[in-house]
Amino acid sequence: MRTSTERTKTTLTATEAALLGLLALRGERSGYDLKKLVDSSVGYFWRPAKTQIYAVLPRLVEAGYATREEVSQSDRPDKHVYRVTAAGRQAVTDWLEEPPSESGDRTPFLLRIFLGGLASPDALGRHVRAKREQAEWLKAELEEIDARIGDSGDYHAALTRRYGLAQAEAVIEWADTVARELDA
Amino acid sequence: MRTSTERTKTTLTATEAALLGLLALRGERSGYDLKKLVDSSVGYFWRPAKTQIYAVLPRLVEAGYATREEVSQSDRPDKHVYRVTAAGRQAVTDWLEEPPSESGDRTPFLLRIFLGGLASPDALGRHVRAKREQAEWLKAELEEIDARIGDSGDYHAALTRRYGLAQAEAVIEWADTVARELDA
DNA sequence: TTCGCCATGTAACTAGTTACATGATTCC
DNA sequence: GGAATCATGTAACTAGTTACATGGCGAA
Repeated sequence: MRTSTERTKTTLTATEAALLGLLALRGERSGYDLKKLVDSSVGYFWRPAKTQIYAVLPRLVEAGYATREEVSQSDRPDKHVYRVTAAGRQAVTDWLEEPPSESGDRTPFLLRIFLGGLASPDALGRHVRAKREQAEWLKAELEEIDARIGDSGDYHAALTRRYGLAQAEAVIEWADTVARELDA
Repeated sequence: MRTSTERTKTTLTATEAALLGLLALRGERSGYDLKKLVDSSVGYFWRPAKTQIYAVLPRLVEAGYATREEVSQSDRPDKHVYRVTAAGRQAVTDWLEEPPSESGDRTPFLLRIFLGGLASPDALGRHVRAKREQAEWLKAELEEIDARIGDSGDYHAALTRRYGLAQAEAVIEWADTVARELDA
């Protein structure tokens, strides 16, 4: 599906899977709507640029994984509404069966900690505090969402929030003990 | 430093910073040695392909951040030994002052959890178990390293291990409760 | 004799990014 | 009057990836 002539059905990219998956779960959407939907759902762990979304959608149509409908509007710009096809659903399901591509998480933050000895003494502390604040912010946000939607929301989405929460709490604890050490 | 004609000293990439940082911390190395050093140190959170290392090193020399010496060997292939320069050290230090580029961690694993409702019932369980095992493996490895080198090693390296450990433990706990829920 | 280590790279590709462009409508 | 929202894209670039190529040495 890389090009129109290619035959071998390679695997979806994560971005393709995300968009098809959202179309499957939440119904038809325009590129613009998908961007907003991504930002408020999978955006916490997968946030493609909007240009990437607009680039991917026509590829999905070409591959037969989605359909595109032109919708004329009088008060707003016209738009393209996408819908997932049966083949598209199958493609997501196949993608979901695959083990995630390990690809050791790239974390420039940890690189800065590792090389901390080469930096000014307080740079390290600043990074640790910033990370702590960011984790605290994420934790608050996730808890707020959980409180707001209770048990009514999607179970799998809730699982990812709990994952994020656990990670955030681990970061906060780590940052606290490190900060204490640095002060001594 | 992107091209030889460019003047504006842009910031290092994370890979450039990693290599310069390792040269600064651990002394001269060949590309081949750097690859091994990367794998056993920053490789847990930043692991460039070896071709990327070989691509980056000449750029660092061109930018004046490192020097390159040809070393002839009789029993083995000749090699290029790189050393960081004063300008290179400064470049790393500058890089370390910058806040890490947020860039919400891309986690295809969580994408698969989020879309879990579209997969076969046991695919979700498989992913959760695999993640748990991987975290358990990482935890064991990090603890083994800590036990082996005790307090003798680099403090900043130890900080990154503790970070990894905290994350791994959070993952294990999360996976356990999720697994219990899925069984019910 | 075969396998792994040493050692460096080229070529082709990929999955993204940022900056720029356009333009009507609605809300403050 | 100005900003945000709606809506879609192009162009140029970037920071990587995998597959391929080469070849001698030492150990089992």
